[in-house]
Amino acid sequence: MRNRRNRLQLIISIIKKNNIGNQNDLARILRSYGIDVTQATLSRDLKALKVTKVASDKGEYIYIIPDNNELQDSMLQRGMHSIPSGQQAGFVSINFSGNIVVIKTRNGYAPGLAYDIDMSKSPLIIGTIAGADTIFIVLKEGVSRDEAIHFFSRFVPMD
Amino acid sequence: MRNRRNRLQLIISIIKKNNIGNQNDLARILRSYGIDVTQATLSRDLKALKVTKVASDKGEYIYIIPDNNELQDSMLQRGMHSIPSGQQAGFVSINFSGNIVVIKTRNGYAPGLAYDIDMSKSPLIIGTIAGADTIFIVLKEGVSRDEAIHFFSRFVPMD
DNA sequence: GGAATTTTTGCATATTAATGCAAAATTGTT
DNA sequence: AACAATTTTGCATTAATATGCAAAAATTCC
Repeated sequence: MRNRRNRLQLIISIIKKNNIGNQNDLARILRSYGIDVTQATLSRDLKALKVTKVASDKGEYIYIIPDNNELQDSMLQRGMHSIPSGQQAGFVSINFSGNIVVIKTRNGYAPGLAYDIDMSKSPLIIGTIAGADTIFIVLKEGVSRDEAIHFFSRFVPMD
Repeated sequence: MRNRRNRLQLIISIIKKNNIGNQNDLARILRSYGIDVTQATLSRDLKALKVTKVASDKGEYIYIIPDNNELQDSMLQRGMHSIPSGQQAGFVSINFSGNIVVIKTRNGYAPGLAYDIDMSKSPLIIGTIAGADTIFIVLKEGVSRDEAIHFFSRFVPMD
């Protein structure tokens, strides 16, 4: 049969256009195109096309043609790198982990220091949050450890 | 049960590591972790996680967590890319860095928005913390940028 | 063309997945 | 803590999907 290839083609376009949720519905639509096959064949077709059924946000199932790449972003987890404290007001320590900087201060000092860091409007930083004695700073992706160290040396002792 | 979210996480990691092909096998593996649920529950879990079964190159079926580009495409076809207007109040910006999301708001709005995000109880999120104008959200390991973007589009404009 | 070989299909059925419903567990409220 | 409201789950069953096998088509080879 020369039909199989055409049918597979048609199935793809039907699945992309309509919201098909099961193989019987698909068979029905194919029939309206003059193609008459059983559910068993469609099961094989969908397997060949790697079509899968997935839940939509509406709570119903629809067929999609998934990407063939298995995505796995692995988290970069660098070890902590501690730096001895100096005599900056309230400063206790600064540590890096991945793209996060954690600054510890004596109690009550964190908000003030965080404010200063915020006000620098550094493009290296996408956000800071301060508790009473801890500041979390999220660095922009791609910022190197050295860049960060250089920047933070404006605020705290970094040797 | 507080177990559900843990189970969902475990399911994700099991599916990514092993080649699971049906819900009974999954149940069996979960049982080896001390988690005992029925196939019915797993069907619901997989629906919630948008896990789908797809033919591998070996000719067998395995579960995967599909690429969200495809999902978004099919969502867009269904015309569901609207953002509830009430949930944009005070929003300023959203940025990603590694597994951290930083949302900036106008002063005072962060706690409310963070609360809404918390209440969504997304399995993608490990935790959130809010200051006055900034929210930090830590994503679960393995959550792709696309997945995250899709999720946060429920809360803030992402275009 | 015709026999041999490979591919595709339907049938019947086994396997797998989804769901209505009531009960149990959890969460929210006061 | 007690009650109400919501969520989660299992059971039982239905719905949907996959597949062994034999037959029908298509393809290849002489």
